[in-house]
Amino acid sequence: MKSISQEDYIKRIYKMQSGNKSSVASGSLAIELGVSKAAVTDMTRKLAKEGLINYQSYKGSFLTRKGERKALDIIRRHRLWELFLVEALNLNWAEVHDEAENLEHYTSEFLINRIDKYLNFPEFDPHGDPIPDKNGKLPKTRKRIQLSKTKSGKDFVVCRVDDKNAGLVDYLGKVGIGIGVKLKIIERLEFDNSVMLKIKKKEIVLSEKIAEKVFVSELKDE
Amino acid sequence: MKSISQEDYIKRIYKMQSGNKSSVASGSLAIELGVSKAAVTDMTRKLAKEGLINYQSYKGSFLTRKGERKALDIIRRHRLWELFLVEALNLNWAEVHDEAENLEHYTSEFLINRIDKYLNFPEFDPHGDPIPDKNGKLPKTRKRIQLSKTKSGKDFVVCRVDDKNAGLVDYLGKVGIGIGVKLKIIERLEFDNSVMLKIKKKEIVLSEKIAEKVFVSELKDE
DNA sequence: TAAATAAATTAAGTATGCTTAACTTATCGG
DNA sequence: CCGATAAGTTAAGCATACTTAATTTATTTA
Ligand SMILES: [Mn+2]
Ligand SMILES: [Mn+2]
Ligand SMILES: [Mn+2]
Ligand SMILES: [Mn+2]
Repeated sequence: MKSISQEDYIKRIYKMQSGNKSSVASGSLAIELGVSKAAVTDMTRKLAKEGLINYQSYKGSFLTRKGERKALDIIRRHRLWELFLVEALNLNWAEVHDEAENLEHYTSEFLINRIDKYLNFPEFDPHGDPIPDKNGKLPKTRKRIQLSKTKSGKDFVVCRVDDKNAGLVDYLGKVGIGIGVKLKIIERLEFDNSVMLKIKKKEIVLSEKIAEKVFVSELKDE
Repeated sequence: MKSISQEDYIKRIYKMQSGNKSSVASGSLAIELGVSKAAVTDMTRKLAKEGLINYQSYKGSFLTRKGERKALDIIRRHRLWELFLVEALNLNWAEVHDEAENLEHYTSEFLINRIDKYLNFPEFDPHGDPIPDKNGKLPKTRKRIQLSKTKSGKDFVVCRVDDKNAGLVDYLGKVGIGIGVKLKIIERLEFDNSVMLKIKKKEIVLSEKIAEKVFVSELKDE
């Protein structure tokens, strides 16, 4: 008895609570999912009854162990599909998100493990997000910061790009930014908080708006 | 506003009416889909309202042009997925049917066309069934007969195997029967209607039950 | 701290896609 | 051609997942 809606609620709660450990308010969950608050009240009660979340009236929700495991499972499917579509069918990373959003709900354990194997058990999806393994374990990630918060003069490698906006991904591709790309920060401009950086001899400037969507980790000894 | 149920009804009606041109009775549709007759009455009314089928009380249903086009579209998705899973992920043809049964409903026009292109616009799926192209056109097929109805002494090529039973597919694989395999009929045994045939020097006997699941077309000049 | 406001829940209702049971229509055998 | 039986429809009801409007609870803020 699985339900797409339930899976989407669980996944959303996972994403909203990861980082800040607090519980997720019904109102914000409603906004994120694009449904009414009444719908959220209904569904959270059901999820609580199934032991997937803890929920108390007027106090919001947070995942139980079981719920978190389930969330990781759906995220695993999503990210493996994304990478598979990029690797096997050559879709570009802006195109895969929406497809994966549907496929994630209709993929058997068997099939997703075959995809995992085909990809040689990858640790990161095309956007740089970590892929849980078949036991729900996430790979270790190095510390990541937004490009907009880096210090001048240091070297970094791009390890994640926010996947919400297809246009953004296109633009970054054009200026040479993608997962694994190395770059050096030349300076941050006080004036508009934009960032000037160098990729393979080429200097480019990114606005704060864009720079905060790109996550990098510092290259220590190189 | 698409619905999996509607798609499954349409596909089923298509399959039931192809061959015999008559209309599909609600009762048999109910049995095939595993739902009650009342459910069929409900749904056929809806489908008729949407112009996908012609339906009259107590007279059964048949697809309109529009409905047929839609059926071919779903079948296209199904068969392309099957072939893709076999080609790209090396699943065997017994394993792909159930996966495709779900994926067919959640694949965008864009994605299925990419899969089509990846496979180089194939005409037949792993079971030998024809794949409609993006305009809903089916490839030409040569005349096919059941192995159980062949004449002794003639040469044939296997062009289709009924995909309903995974065990069957396994068995056929073991004795060397698959799409495109050439064989010669040695004789049909009156006693139990079984068929003795030769594949690459090896002689095997198939029971009538199995032989009627294997479709072949005659090899004329070779 | 009490009224104002924001947040959440309850209540009532909708659409889809099913179920079983009762009833109606069609068909077939004598 | 009529009655038995088979086939199909109608009626009532259930579960899921939503909606809007009214009401309740919680949090601000004056
Ligand atoms: Mn989804
Ligand atoms: Mn991603
Ligand atoms: Mn299906
Ligand atoms: Mn097939």
